Amino acid sequence: MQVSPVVRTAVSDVVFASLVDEILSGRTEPGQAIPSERELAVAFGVNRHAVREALKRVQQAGLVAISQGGKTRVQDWRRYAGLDVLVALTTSGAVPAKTLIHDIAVMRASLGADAARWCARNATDEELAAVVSAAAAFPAGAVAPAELIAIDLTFWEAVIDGSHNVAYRLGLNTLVAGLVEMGYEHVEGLFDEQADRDAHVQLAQLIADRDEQGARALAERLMSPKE
Amino acid sequence: MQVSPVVRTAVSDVVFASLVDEILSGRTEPGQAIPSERELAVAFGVNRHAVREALKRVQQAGLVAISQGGKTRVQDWRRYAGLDVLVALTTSGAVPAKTLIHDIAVMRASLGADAARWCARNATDEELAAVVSAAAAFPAGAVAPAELIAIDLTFWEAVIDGSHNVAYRLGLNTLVAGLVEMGYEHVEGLFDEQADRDAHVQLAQLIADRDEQGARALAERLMSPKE
DNA sequence: CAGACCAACTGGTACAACCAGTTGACATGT
DNA sequence: ACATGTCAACTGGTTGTACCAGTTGGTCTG
Repeated sequence: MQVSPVVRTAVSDVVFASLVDEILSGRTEPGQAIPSERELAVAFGVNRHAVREALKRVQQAGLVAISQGGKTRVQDWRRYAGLDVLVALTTSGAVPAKTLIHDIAVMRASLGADAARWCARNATDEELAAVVSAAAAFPAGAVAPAELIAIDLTFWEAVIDGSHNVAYRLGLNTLVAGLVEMGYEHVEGLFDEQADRDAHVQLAQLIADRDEQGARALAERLMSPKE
Repeated sequence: MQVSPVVRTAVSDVVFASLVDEILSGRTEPGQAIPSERELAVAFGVNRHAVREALKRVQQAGLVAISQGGKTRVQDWRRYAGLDVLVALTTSGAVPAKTLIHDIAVMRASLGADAARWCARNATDEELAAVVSAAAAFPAGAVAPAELIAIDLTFWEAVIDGSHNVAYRLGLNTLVAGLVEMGYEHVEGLFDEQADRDAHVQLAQLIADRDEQGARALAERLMSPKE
């Protein structure tokens, strides 16, 4: 018997996803007003409180502007939305998945390379040891994609931790959360650098040797998406 | 008589800020459970729905894990929080403002330099023109800090738009929103590159000339925080 | 026709009730 | 003594209703 955990989805989450999709897909354009909470409640067939919870989160995401008494208007996500709506962009079809993956990969490369540089400068000896051992964890032969991604993530988390940069830390969290939600099937193949064990060991060594520029250069070469 | 618009703060926003602060300050540690919605409601002296709206947003920020029936537990923000909690980190005192500003500046430099490079490669002729004219808008002489920051922001938005990278676009939005919420007083002085009109004009020219590496190098030199 | 006014919206907050999972104590069986 | 089943007391999830508080646009009045 094959079983999997039941997925429980809160009503407000459904409403939230639906509203986000409505906006990012462009069906409701920036500046345009969305229906009132009461109208949305009857339209979705849920209580107004659920709609409110969802709307508050949409507002937090920077997709709408809510004003008491006035109408709730859609904002231009290109100007106001934060990095955390990256994921929703794919499912809504506003940006092609391939484009989005490429863009994320580019950003990851930029951050990762710079993080490697700062790691070489700032990391403590313990953190350097963690980077080296994380690099050693890369498999010599073939291995399941999901596992490889996990190993790769561990390595880069060690690098980011060593860089002592909070912004990089949080930025990586957002990107990772995005990729996870998109599913591995989109990610596979694009980061084929992951298979290169020797390069990672070499990179870890450069970092451990405090070679800032060398580490940065190799990291960039390693992470940049192939054309 | 000196008057200013009355600031109306929603109850749920206050609760939200309070909860975020409680967590980021470390007063409630990761893994620890927070009081139930009903308890929080009486503690804050507000309705339970307000607490729910706030909690949902805290969850969206990745700071807590909510489970029906079970308790709501605090998560380690270093591992799960997204880039959008950057701001809250200062006010909570979890990370010194100076450190945070430096980290943000480093990330901005990394993204900005790479965006300049991609802008030189991908931008259309119209977008290149926008970059050039935005650079020309830099003042020759002294000007109010707030205005200078606005001009600087316009310039970098033009560059980011030209890079055709959605992730960079959204990342910039998050960083800008963070800096705005922190207030200009923290930002002034750190980005003294802003005053350098000639460098910006030169950078715009490099981008317009499609000089990817040159644009990147200059942008990095321009944006990197001084030690 | 300008300005005061009012009714009909909008979102914001509250109280009360119930449904639906989780947990742990307790009784029961072996 | 220990594994098991049961149940009460939590937890969050959802709903309904009512009212407060701003905004808006029409209408009535001077």
